[in-house]
Amino acid sequence: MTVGTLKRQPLYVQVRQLLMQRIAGGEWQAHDALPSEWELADELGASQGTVRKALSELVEAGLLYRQQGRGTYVAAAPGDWGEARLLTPGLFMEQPDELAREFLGLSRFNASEDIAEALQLRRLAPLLRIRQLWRRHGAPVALDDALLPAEAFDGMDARWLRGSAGLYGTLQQRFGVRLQVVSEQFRAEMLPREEASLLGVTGMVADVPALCLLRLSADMDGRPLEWRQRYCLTHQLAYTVKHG
Amino acid sequence: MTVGTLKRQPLYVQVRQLLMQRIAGGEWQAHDALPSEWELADELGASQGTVRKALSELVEAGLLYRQQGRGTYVAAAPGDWGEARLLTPGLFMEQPDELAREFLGLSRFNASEDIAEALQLRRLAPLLRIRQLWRRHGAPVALDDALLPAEAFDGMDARWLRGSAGLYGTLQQRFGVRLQVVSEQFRAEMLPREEASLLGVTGMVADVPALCLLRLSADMDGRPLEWRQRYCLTHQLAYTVKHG
DNA sequence: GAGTGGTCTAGACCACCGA
DNA sequence: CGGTGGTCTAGACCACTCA
Repeated sequence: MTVGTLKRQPLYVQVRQLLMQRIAGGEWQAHDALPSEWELADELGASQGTVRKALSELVEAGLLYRQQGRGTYVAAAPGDWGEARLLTPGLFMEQPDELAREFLGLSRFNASEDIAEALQLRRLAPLLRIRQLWRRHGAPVALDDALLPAEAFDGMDARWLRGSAGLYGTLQQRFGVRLQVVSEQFRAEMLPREEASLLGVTGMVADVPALCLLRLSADMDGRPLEWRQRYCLTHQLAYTVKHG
Repeated sequence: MTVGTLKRQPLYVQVRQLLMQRIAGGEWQAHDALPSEWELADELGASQGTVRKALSELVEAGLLYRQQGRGTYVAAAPGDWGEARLLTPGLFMEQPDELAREFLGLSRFNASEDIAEALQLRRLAPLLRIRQLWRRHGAPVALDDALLPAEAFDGMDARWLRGSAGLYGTLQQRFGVRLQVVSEQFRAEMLPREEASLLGVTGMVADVPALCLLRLSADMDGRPLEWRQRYCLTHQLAYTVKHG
């Protein structure tokens, strides 16, 4: 009841929102333990069951994880590659390889009509473009462009992105923003020339098809903040997304 | 407590399993109302909260849906196309078109090594192959092959598949089987010749890239029963999957 | 108004963890 | 052993739907 009653939201929703804010705000570091369900219940004036319901939803959303008998912990921000995996086509149980990230550059852009609409910006709004290359066993396999509204991330520094935190880590540490995937699209396309050269596909090789991924992500209040575009070479590889 | 105590599973899991079986067994038709939470609680010797938790998980899995103030209903089997959608690349909010299904044929096959492993069958185990074509505004956009273990679906009749129920409807009505996606892979490939001709891509056109989807589905006990392979023409189109 | 799902509580017991 | 998450109950009240 001490939780601010903005609308007439159920109590567990208010608790969930409050905890989301406190997590995004950096009150706890990754892998820090939250107070126990009973402590939170006391503190927030709710019952343990209600707190539990809120926590469960945050666990499901990937912000927290639980260990029976130990406690509830803050999950690390997802890596820049995301929940996806690259593996051998047809093998579903295979343990996937880790991918190496290479930061290529930070530049400025103006939003095309599509992107402006998806990010709820005006036409030609300024964007930051963060370009990254992914390697598997040293060979380039994917090229990523993340497009972010420049105004929301004023002061973004390329040096942060070069570091080990990556883009998502930087957004969380420097801007207190944690993104969640809203929608994702897949498409097969011939690899465009610019992307081909960045991926090291030379003109000698015949044109290659690429898996083209578009992803829209939003912060925890639902404001769309990232348009991610990925060209992925799936020669002898397949792209998997987590399933419920 | 009247629920059969096979293992030492939590009560809500037992309730969930029991209800899953009764739904798959056809005790209720699609859009039939289940007994109320209180009636189920009485009948099964559990509390309303426990029944509610079981029902919630089945709602999340898409087997049931709820309407506040009315009741809990059995959801229709998913269409053969699945939860995916085809829409214009970059437009995330677009209302997708319905696709028309065309049954192409039922044939017999022997499992390749990959497929045998994924479906937990011996090598060269007999399979049924159900081939379907999908059209959008009359134009072919995707070709589906569903591969099922022949032994599990003995007596499958092509006439059932030609009907409006489709494959998933037939599996549910005739075999009491309801499938759930286990894992999904995406890949970009040049369209192979056979698939190209079925999709009406003539030799005059240069080679086209195709989005290639592999999907493994299992029944509600987790036994893998379907290997689905889909070639999808994504010229001016993009493939979307539901997001939590 | 009766019946339904949706929320919330207080209290209980269990299984698991670590000191 | 005490503290944690995980389950379960009984009872309460609310919001919604439909007759």
